[in-house]
Amino acid sequence: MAVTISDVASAAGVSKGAVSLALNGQTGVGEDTRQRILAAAKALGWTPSLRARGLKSSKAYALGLVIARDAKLLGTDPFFPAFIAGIETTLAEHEYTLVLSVATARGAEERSYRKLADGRVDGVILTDVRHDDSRLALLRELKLPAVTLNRPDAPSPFPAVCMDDSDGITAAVEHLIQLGHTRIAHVGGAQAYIHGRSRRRAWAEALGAAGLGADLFIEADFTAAGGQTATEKLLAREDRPTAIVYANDLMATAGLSFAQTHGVSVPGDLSITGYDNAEFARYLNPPLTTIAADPLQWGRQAARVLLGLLDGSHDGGDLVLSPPQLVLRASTGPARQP
Amino acid sequence: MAVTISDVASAAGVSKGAVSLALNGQTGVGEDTRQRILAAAKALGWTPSLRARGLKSSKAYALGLVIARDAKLLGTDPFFPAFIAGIETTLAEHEYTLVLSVATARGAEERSYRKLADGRVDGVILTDVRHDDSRLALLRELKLPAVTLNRPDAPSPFPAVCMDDSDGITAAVEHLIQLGHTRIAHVGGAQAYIHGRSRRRAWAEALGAAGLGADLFIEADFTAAGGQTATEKLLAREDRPTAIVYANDLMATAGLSFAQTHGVSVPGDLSITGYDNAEFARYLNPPLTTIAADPLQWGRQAARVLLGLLDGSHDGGDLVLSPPQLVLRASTGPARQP
DNA sequence: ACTCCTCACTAAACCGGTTTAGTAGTAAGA
DNA sequence: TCTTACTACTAAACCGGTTTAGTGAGGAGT
Repeated sequence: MAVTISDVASAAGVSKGAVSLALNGQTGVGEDTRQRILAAAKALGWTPSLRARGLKSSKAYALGLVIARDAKLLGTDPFFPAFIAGIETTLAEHEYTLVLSVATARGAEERSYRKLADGRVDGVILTDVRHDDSRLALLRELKLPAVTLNRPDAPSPFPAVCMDDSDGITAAVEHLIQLGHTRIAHVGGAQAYIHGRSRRRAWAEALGAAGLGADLFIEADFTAAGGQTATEKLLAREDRPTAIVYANDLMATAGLSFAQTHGVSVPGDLSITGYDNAEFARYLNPPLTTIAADPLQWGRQAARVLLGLLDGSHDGGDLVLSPPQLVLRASTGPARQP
Repeated sequence: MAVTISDVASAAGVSKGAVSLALNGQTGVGEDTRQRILAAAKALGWTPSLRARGLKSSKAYALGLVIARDAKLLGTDPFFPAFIAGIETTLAEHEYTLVLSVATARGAEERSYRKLADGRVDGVILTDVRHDDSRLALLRELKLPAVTLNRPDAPSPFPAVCMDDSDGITAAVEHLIQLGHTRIAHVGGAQAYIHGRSRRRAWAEALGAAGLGADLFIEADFTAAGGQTATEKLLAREDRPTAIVYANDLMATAGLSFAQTHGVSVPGDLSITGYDNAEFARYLNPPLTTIAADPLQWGRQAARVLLGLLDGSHDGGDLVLSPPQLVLRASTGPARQP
């Protein structure tokens, strides 16, 4: 980046201002001069410095994403890579880039947002929204525009991009009820997350609607180990469930493995559903019935709304995307008659 | 970011320069004045704009990572999330951030690098290095400093951070030979990647060292579907292998699933090994013997070397990390005697 | 009493763009 | 012919920091 606008200006025999006008397609330079300037710029291999431009326009031309997850858990979740790829499909059409921050410790999360707020990004996308999420106040303090994934349970000044998880869970539970199951458990994710809560609520409500009780619940943490432990506890009960709805595919996989290695046949003795439709889920034995969200689309739209918010073209309202769909595979089957 | 250094300066009754000196711990301001300035800054909630600082210092305070993968493949690979988390552990100790770009189309990749080169990042980390990688020339043109993951097979001016994959594959093949296998196949990843090649070479050489031929090779593409197809072809052969070394866990999972659903018992009739040690691999039935790299460490060290390169403290030499280890599980067993 | 230093601080240049105000030249209109 | 309007361009301010050169005061040395 040694070549600057001044070099181009003197090469073309004009002022810096003229070069700027020519480059940005503004009126104020004659057509022949414009061509001369552009030729000089190309000859010198000049591209305007985003830093300088950003200083003047007070923009960073970047969006931020802070992922607060344990490093170990991160690699297991098919959500983020696809979500990020979705963000990129939008950013590729704009002169924006994505600044990614992974915060493993809790204190690191706030530090990450503060780091981004010193002018590195123009706005952030809030994922993994938590119950009473402290980041809402933090972002207000930092004056950082944002969009949230789904609407927080506390008042939020930010537009939300919503993909309701409850529909999918409801469909899974109804599917199991239809197969004759009455003892349907739920191994949930951390209830600190609003998506952990909404999945549990959907499960409980679907059971309630069928006149069934929602007592077979265990809170796990989205990890395979957690899913395994929860499954062990459930299967040790007197009133052992005949079906388990897991809050993600990884816990379901661990549950499946535990059941099979302990003589519980799937789906003969136990039906199992996951969530996420991870690539490996259809290659399990039996293939996993699961719920397929569209994280790519979610990322794409989240970035879109945030960019719209930044340039004033978005009205601030929520955007509701089509909900995840139940994918039927062989891990669910009829309840064994007693 | 409405509050600037000038606001702080007038609030403290000093000049802009004094504020800058005070903030950065330079000599040239008295201790009492320094305290007054810092107090004023805190009262106003001022943090210096990275944009302005970057303009003066010609630095972006960011590293870049371009991931060129199909969006679908991305979510399946446990490597990148952990690798990125590793990068972050280093960046958290510095005032640098990570700019991430996902390029799904091939043309998009070059565009991504060009986008980063206009002053958004100070250097990039090159992953998924390809045979005769065209990005080396591109980076030279863009004058972007870089580190590569493993040493490219063409001359490269950049330091490489190396984690040799061949040791793990060699160990896997030797393990299988020890179990009495003689027909050991390899389902490789795309040979356009140097890690696809080196894994194949290690497999072939380990076989050669034992006096066995390396003819049972199929090139797949790291996807589950590819792994399944390759497995189908291998199992259809007259001289069907008794063991398959896969280039990643996902292909191994698909192969396992295919074998089992076609009456081939694992490890009774067929032993299987993966690569990556994905979280779900130990929850398969049987649990997958695989090769565990340490992507977190790799990311951490890659960022370290790149930062060192940027501030001149790195000498430009390669850094060699400890190689991935074979993780023995139940998907490998003794070859069935004919 | 004079020079010479050092210290604490200010003014101004600077990074590389964008943008505004201003100027010269030309053409149209009265 | 003189004003008016418009075009094409330049000079300079500006964004928000850092950094250099310069200034005035106070103390030490001779």
